[in-house]
Amino acid sequence: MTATPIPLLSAECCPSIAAAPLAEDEAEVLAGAFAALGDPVRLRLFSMIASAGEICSCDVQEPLGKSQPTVSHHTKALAEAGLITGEKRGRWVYWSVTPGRLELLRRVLA
Amino acid sequence: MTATPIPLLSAECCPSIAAAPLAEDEAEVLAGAFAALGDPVRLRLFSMIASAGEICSCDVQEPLGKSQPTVSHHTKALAEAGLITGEKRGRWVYWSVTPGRLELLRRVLA
DNA sequence: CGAATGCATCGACGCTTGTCAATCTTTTCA
DNA sequence: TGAAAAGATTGACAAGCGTCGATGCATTCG
Repeated sequence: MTATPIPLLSAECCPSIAAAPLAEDEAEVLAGAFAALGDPVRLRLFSMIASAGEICSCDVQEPLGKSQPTVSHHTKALAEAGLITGEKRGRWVYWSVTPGRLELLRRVLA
Repeated sequence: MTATPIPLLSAECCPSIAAAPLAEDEAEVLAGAFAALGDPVRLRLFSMIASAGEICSCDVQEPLGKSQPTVSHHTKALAEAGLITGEKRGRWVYWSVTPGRLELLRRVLA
């Protein structure tokens, strides 16, 4: 859980980067998403979540080699960028990729 | 011109993020590319270059609303991330998207 | 209830980054 | 040759970010 989703990134948002120059507000939101992927640790974390489909925070800490607060910090950053969604089940939090987000970013880069 | 291309980002590099957890060195390179797109001004600049096909530094400064050194700083960052390529013709530098880079990033996000 | 556990938050630290004014370099052209 | 112009580089500054130890807050289970 944790982390309030900021961004709009709605379905009709943001056509391809190459179609026309991005507007300032679109660029703000999209840059937030790319910035979230712009840290190596966070990108690996995101990749672990994406490839696992769903994964517990407790299972990423050791392969990432980072402290628990650091992992929590990064999951929060990814969630606030709208890239992942957390669900608390009992004592654990399970993370998964927010549906549609990857597709949106791919479309923007088309 | 200016700016030494750092990254490998070769054609065979980096399968989809969702296929398997990224290796540390792959994550390092890819995060560099995403980080380059992680600033609003730089993302707009990149969008202007991509949608124009080719554009002169002198033509982006005014719509970006940034100083000349700042624009130079950002073009350098994009170039070092391997996203754009500069060619000096006479007194001007013309920027274009490095062929294959967008496709590679899209593939990684698949 | 009370101990244990998973995660979030806080505070602090050093490093990186975005920005600009000033200056330097290179190229053009009168 | 000398002035003008485009762009790179330098130096400086504030703001942001990644990281961790310490602590707080829930939830589970004996």
